[in-house]
Amino acid sequence: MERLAKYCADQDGVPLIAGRVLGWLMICDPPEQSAQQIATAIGASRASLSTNLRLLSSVGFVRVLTKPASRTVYYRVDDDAWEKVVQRQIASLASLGRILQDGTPLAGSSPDRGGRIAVANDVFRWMQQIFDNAPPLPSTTRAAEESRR
Amino acid sequence: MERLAKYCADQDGVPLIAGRVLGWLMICDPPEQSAQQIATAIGASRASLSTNLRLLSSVGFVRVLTKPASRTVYYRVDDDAWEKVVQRQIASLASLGRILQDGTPLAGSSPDRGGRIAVANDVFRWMQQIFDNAPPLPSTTRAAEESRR
DNA sequence: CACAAGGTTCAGTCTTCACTGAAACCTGTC
DNA sequence: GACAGGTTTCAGTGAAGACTGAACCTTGTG
Repeated sequence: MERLAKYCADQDGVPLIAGRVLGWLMICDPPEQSAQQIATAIGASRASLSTNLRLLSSVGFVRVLTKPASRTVYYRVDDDAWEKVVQRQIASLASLGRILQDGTPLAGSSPDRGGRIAVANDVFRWMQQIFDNAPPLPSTTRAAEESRR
Repeated sequence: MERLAKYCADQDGVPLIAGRVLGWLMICDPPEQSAQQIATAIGASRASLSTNLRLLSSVGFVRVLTKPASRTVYYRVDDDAWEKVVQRQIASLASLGRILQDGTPLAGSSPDRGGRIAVANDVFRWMQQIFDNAPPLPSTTRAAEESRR
């Protein structure tokens, strides 16, 4: 499992160890762990853990929990972490689409030159449309159920 | 424009110059260019061009055209290049979802431990569903129109 | 106050990789 | 067969960045 999360880590731009941390935090018991515990669990230095945990929490994939009357800080995967991953990947694609769109004038409108960009713009419009018509995200649904109780 | 495509290049894992090549090939006139032309256009060494063009064509973003009675090789962006970009990004997300799914048993089924993964699986099911219900890709539509003529 | 547990910062090592110039490799042309 | 245009391969350089051990800061506890 950790090895698989690591695979996805170097497929993305995430540092190797951050991937392992995520992998471990997904299956560990209890769900919240101290930096120390994580360090020994995945066999990395505390220094690296410090860096990677800050990274992960700054991008909102893990949440920081402090228990009262204890100087230990606990970490836990955010429930919406993977949803964020998906959302950001999509957002990144959308911004790529916007870049292409902004560049459209550079090619002019003659069919030979503008054709390439026109096709590209079609693709991103297609994508945009899909998500506009998409059902609500699981997290939204979950929140709604939560409040209905 | 080239600068923007470059931004998206280092956002992804693509070498800087490959991004510039794509940017240039999107707006150049004529649409097909020799390695030489591209090299001077974006100011990179021919060696680098050779490497990056091979990379780009191996992943199917540019197509190689050889004109008869000439040893020059011409390159052109594939019409479906950006569609491939989108598709692969999605595919990558889907494979991430599969990894998470495969790891589900590792957390067991107690609500405290399995809950995290269950939520994650929901997200990827949601994504899967969106694309199952999606309209056909622009390229498919385009091909259909082509053949209808 | 001394101590120790938890965490962070710093300097250094090591790996990876994009890029380049120069040499080598075709392949048509004279 | 020599030659020249076009491209590829190769060794080398430089930069980016992940990871670590060691020193340092902080904060409850005896």
